[in-house]
Amino acid sequence: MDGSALVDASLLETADERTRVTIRHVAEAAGVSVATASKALNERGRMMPETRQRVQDAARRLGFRPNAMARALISQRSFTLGLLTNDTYGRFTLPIAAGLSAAMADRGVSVFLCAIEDDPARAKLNLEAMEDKRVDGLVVAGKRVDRALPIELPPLGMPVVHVNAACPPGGFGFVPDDEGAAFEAVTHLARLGRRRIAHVTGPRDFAAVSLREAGWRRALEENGLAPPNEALAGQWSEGFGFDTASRLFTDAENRPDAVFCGNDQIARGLIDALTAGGIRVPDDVAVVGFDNWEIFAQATRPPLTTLDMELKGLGREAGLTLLDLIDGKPVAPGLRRLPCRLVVRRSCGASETQ
Amino acid sequence: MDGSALVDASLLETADERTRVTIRHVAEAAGVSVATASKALNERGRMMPETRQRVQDAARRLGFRPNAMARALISQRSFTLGLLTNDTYGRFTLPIAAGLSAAMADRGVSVFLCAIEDDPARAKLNLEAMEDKRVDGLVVAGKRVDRALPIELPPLGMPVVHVNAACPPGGFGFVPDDEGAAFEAVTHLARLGRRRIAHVTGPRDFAAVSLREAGWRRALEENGLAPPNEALAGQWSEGFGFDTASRLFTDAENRPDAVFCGNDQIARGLIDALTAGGIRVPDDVAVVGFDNWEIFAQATRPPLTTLDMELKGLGREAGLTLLDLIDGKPVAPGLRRLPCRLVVRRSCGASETQ
DNA sequence: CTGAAAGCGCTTACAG
DNA sequence: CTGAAAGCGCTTACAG
Repeated sequence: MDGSALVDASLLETADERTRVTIRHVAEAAGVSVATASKALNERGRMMPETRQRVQDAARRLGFRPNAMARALISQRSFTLGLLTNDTYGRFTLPIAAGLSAAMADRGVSVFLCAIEDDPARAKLNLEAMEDKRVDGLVVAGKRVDRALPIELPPLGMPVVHVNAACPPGGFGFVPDDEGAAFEAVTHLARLGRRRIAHVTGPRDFAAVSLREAGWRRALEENGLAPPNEALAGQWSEGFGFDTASRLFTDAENRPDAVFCGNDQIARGLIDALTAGGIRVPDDVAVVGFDNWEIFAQATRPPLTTLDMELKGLGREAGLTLLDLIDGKPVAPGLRRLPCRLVVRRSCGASETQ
Repeated sequence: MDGSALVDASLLETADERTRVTIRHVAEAAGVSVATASKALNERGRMMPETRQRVQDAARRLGFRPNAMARALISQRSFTLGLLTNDTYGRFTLPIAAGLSAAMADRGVSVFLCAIEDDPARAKLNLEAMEDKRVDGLVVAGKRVDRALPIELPPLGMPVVHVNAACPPGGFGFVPDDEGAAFEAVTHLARLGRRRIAHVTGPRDFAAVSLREAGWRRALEENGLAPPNEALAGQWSEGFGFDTASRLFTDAENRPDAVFCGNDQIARGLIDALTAGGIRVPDDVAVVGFDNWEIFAQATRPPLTTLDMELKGLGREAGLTLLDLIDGKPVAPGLRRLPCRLVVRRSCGASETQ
């Protein structure tokens, strides 16, 4: 088949070719009524086994696939979901979306992607499209746990879950357990014998910053350690990590022997600066990051021990809960903090497990 | 409203509350028939202006939104698309998806996200879901231009476009213009006075590697320059860039004064190694990357001049073409190579424009 | 056991 | 100008 043939085909198949095989075709081919065909295909009611077989054979032979929209009209269930996100960059959204999409696909549910880019007009447009298409529910995914998306959720009875975003009171939220993850990381460092564990992190106004700092403090406390200094809050960037090294390591007397960083970029910048300054990682200083952004974590010299937020799992759990809500099952409202996973590489000085 | 109230609501609204307002409610409220209501709302046919107004007022008052699935059943157009992708990581897919989704949303078309992860079973599952949901067309997006996804496209008459993936003969493909982009980057370096412009890039078996190398050669030729050495092909990683620096710069006599890198990670690793070796960027060596992966390009010291593949635009154009195909408009088959954009930062030694 | 009828929510000729 | 009827593709009581 050459190109021009394809073009012609798409021009011509307006009526005839494009007409898909319907249950009526199947019924005719099997010599039964449409109602009987439906029952045969859906394994409902009692009927002669050979009739059922005849219908199913015809369906298979014709390649019949029931029209989901016709079914949706009857069942008042479209088996579709909307995923609204303002995370253009995709750092958080794509893993969440992939986890959601995979779990839903296994249950016959398809997911509409709505990229709204923090633009209220775009949000409204997409929300209306989701209403019109009669999605069964909505997943709202953001890039930080303390900010809501610029959407006014329609007052109509469509269940909504929130992932990695602020969750309104009485809503259903799914976020990584920042505090617990930080606690785990710092405990890991303490168990490895580190005693002066510093913390370098992102901007103060992020809830994730407070939570991770709290986990750091709790782990120090439970291990009988004191913070060598206040947490250093700044930016989520390599540059901040790089610049902070000098602040933290000028006083040779009071050097930390470990640094827990608020994200992988900070850890990367810090390690680069330490290396440039002749301080060895992990021998002199152990470093742990946060995010398991592989492209950073693997490329850091040495590779970075860090926390994986398990975003795929977050998307998956949010989707499954949304299905429960759609099915009318009772679900307790509130925020779920899902565990993160410590990924041990070389920067913490433990033997590598991954 | 507290949490328990919400739970109860979702349990109770099975029949009454959940029943949405239909055109019948609008018709009754306006005191006309359903047929008249439909015509009034769709601005079809002639009718008394006050009747039309009455219907439209009722619709607005009741918050009526027509059921897109009912319409789709009639019009044989669902105003939905499927986006199939195997790019879990999202490096390429998310910008493509965002560009596609935004352009489609403006035209009332919604996009199903199908993450198939190079798994044929998952691909089949999702493809069948797209068939069942009667999407009007399919966008197939990959992570490299020379590989097809593990899908057998159904033989039914649904238009398909391919983005950043191999495109079957007679198909419709959209890829970045790798050769042209490389040509632009190297010409830029030549214009800045660089004379010995080396090339360090990814694995040989990537078509993108050959194309970018071809662009490099053509630019050298057109500027009367000779390649200082063969292109160094290896990995798409920081590590490869880092290690390659020594190979390229050991011979002090024959040092390049510029390196065009196959991606930003290679450029980043190379620059790190040069810096560590006391070679200044851009003073001694100018460097240009490829991808404009901001998290790398901005964090590199100095910030990286690089090529942006304009993936959003790619997604957008692919979507618009798909709509044309769906509308039966004539579209020439074949591969479209869309231009990339040179983003000038500091690593090339030009004055910074961004 | 099987089929005719009614209906999901809408639109489109076609009568009045 | 307006409405009754038929129909998009399917399912579900309900008769036969």
